[in-house]
Amino acid sequence: MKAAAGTRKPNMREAILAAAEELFSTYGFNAVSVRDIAQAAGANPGSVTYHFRTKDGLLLEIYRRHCGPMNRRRSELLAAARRVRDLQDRLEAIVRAYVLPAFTSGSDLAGGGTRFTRLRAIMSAEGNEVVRKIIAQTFDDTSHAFIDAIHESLPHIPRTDLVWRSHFLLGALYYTLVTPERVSRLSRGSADGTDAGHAIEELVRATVAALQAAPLDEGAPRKIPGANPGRVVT
Amino acid sequence: MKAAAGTRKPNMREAILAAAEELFSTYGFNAVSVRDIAQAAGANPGSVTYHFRTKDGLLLEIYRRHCGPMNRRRSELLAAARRVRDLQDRLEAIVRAYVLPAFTSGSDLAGGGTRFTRLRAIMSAEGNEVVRKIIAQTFDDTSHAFIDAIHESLPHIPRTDLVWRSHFLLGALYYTLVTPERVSRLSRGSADGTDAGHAIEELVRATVAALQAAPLDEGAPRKIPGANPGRVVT
DNA sequence: GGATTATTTGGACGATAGTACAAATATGGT
DNA sequence: ACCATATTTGTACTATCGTCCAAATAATCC
Repeated sequence: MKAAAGTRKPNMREAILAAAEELFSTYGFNAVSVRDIAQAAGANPGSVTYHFRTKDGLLLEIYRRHCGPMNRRRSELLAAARRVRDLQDRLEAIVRAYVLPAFTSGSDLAGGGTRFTRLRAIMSAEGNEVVRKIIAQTFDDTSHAFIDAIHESLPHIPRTDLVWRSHFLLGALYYTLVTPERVSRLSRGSADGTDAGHAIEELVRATVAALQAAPLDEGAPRKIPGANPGRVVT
Repeated sequence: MKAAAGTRKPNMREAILAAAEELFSTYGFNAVSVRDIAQAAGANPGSVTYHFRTKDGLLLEIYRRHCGPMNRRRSELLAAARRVRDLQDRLEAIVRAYVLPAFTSGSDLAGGGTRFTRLRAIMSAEGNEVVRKIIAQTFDDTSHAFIDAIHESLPHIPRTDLVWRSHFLLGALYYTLVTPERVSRLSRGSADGTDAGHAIEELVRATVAALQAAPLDEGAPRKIPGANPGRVVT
C-alpha cells in the first residue's frame, strides 16, 4: 500500500522532536496534539509514544536537548564578559551574554535558539507543571550568576532592583519572540521578523539603560514633585 | 431532587464570565474546558452555550467587557500626563498612565485589571486567532497614542527605537503578571504577588530609563570599543 | 542467512472535548 | 392566575484527545 517502502526517515526520533518543537513554540503545548506532531514529522502517532512515552516526556526531551548547550554558551559568554575592564562595557557585555544564546542555540541550525526561547515563553505563560520544575532547577542558577555579575558592575544599586530589571529583560525577550510581527506593524513594514540582530541590539541598549537607572528608594537623584510612588489603588 | 430550589444565582451570566476569566488567565484558553468553567461558576455546561454561543464567544465577551474601560482609563491618564510641564516628569507620567490601568481595571473589584492583563498575556503567547483581531483593532490605536506622546517628550530619539522600547515595556508587564512568584523567588521571599504597587514602580522606573537611552545609530554618546553592534550569527 | 532486536504501523480503547436540543423550570407582565 | 418569555437542566451527539497493543516491517549481529 505504501509507494516507496525503502525511503525511511534516517532518524525518525529527531524528526518528531523537530516537529514538536516547531508546533509547540507556535501554537503552545495544549493546542497541539500528538497526531499533529506525528503528521508534521511524517510519522505514525504510535511512534511518538514509542520514543517518548508520553506527551510530557516529549516536551521534557526538548528541554533536555537545549538547556545544556544554551546554559553552557551563556556561561562562556558571561566568563568572557566578566573580563572586560571598563565597567560600562562590561555591563553591556554581560547583558549581551544573556540575550545572545536565546537567539542562537549552539545545537542545531538556523532559528533553533529562537524557536526554543519562543517555546519557553509560551510554556511560562501557559504555566505547565512539567516545565516549572525544569526551569526552577536549571535556569535559576544561571539567572543568579548573571545577577551577581550585574551587581558587580553596578554595586551601588540594590540587588532587589537588579532582580526586577533582569525579570523585565526576560519578559521583553520572550514577548519579542512570541509576537514577531507586532513591532514591524507598529512602526512601519520595514523588516520581517527574521531580523534578530536589530532586535538584540535594541533589547541590549534598553536593558543596559534600565539596569543603570537610579534605584527606587533614593529620593535624591530625581525630583518627583507630583507623582507619589506609594501604594496603588487596590 | 434539588435541595434548595429557590437559591438561584442572581446573575448566572456574570458568574460564568468571572469564572472563565479566572480560569483562562490562570491556565490558558486551551487548557480550560467549558465544563470546567461551568463547574467553577456553579452552572450547567449548557448554560454557557446559551449565554455565549461558543467558547470563543465567551472569550470575546470577556475582552469586550474590559477593553472599553481600560482604554478609557488610559486615555484619561494620558491626557492628564500630557499636561505635565517638566519633560522628565511628563515622560514618567505617560509611562505610568500606560501601566496603571493594566493593574486596576475600572469595571470590577480587586485584581480585575491584573486578571485581565494576565489573560491578555497568555492569549498573546498562545496566539489565539479570535484575540488577534481584537488586539489589532482595539489596542493599536492606544499604543500609537502613547508612542506619539512619548515621542513628544523625547523628540531626539527616532520613533523606531521608541516603538521597540514600548514593546519591551509590554513584554515586561505581561511577564511580571504571568509569573507572580518568580521575582520573590529570585530575590527573597519578601512579599507575595499582591504587592502590585512595588512592581509598578520598578517597571516605571526601568522603562523611563530605557526610553531615555541613546538611540542605536548615534555612535557618539557611547564609545563601544570591542562590542560590534552588527548582525547576529544566523 | 537466520535469529534477535529495534522500530513502525494501524487500529482500538476509554476519556473528554465543544456544541446542540428538547424538556423542565423560573421569571415577569397583565 | 395565566401566559409568554427567559433561563436552566440533563442528555446526547460527534470529534478528537493521549495512550496502548499486537502484528508487520526494518535493522543488526552471530
